[in-house]
Amino acid sequence: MGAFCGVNPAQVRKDLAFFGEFGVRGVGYNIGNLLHHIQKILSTDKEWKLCIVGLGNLGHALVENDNMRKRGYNFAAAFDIDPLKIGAKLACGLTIEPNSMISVLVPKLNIEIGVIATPPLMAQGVANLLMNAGVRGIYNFVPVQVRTDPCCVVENVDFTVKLENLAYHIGKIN
Amino acid sequence: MGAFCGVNPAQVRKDLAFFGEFGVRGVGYNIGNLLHHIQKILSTDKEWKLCIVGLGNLGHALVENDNMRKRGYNFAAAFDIDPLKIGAKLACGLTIEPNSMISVLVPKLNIEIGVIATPPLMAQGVANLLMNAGVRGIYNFVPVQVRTDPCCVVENVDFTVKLENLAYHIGKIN
DNA sequence: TTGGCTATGTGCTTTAATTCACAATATACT
DNA sequence: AGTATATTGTGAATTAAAGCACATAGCCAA
Repeated sequence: MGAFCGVNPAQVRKDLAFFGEFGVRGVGYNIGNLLHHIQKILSTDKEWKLCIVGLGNLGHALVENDNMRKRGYNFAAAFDIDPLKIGAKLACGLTIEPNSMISVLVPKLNIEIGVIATPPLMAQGVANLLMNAGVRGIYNFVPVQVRTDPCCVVENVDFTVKLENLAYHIGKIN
Repeated sequence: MGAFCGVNPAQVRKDLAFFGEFGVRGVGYNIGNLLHHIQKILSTDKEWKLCIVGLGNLGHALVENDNMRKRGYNFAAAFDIDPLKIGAKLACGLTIEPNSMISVLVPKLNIEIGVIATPPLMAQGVANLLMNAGVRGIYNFVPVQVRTDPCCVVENVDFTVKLENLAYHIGKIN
């Protein structure tokens, strides 16, 4: 595993040992077992329910991204404020609901994570709606810093930061 | 700066000092100057030319993302293989070109970074095309590991990894 | 000019992470 | 059975990162 990941073998052992003794000395790790333990540790052993707010191109891309679904992240609702979009049926089967329905559908469907893909000015308002509706985490694709209570974890995605990484590496070579 | 970023002030000074003496003792840092230096270090002091390959929802979202443009990352070309899409004009003014044009347009327009947003099976082929056309970096949104020469830097984006982060934090609280 | 104030740069200390080295332990082979 | 081999877990050593504390140096006011 160390060789495969390009890290020191001792590192792998120490890190795993931190959570428990998963292997057996002289033999090795039982792959299936280890995988299961890791999934448990990372909370990736369950299916998660998400909702998307804002169905522009990005929103659509996310809802229809089957890589997410494959890994257990399922969209259970889709919200927008555009009257032209509300009521439209998505390829994944969901119907676009108005933002006003967030407070009722999130609790009803037990949605745990809200994904924000709205215009920047709406992001904070939407975050508040999601938070008050009981969402436990927010996945924010909008380049604004949304404020939340500490009970609600936020992950921000800004496409430019990895580009800056690229830029840095390319610039370094030149 | 330390307070603002939530880190130790000494850390900030050390990190900056690593690249040179940008401040003046007893006075402070000249903001404009410092910013310029940092931009130089990070190679964010120039405009970058990108191209997008694959104009599904995600591709569209990226091309029209004006946060990228604002930060100096400009799309100069757009490619797809779908005959129905080729020739279509995008909101940003670009016309969708066939993938076969990658090898001519990338050098011609001095495109430095290629963005891949195709179906998974096409990603490696597109990466090869981009690399052979002279791209210096690849920004890969497809959940496959693309192989490149060491001269071409790759940044992968997988939406699920930050979701796993969220899942972990949420799961930890419960 | 002088003393007080403020802010950077850096040697030294402290803390944390990584790696080494080996004991513990199971399997395979003679 | 006994020995060689392989693989994990972990205390100790090493290395790297972070933080402290102070020398250095400019500004300002009296």
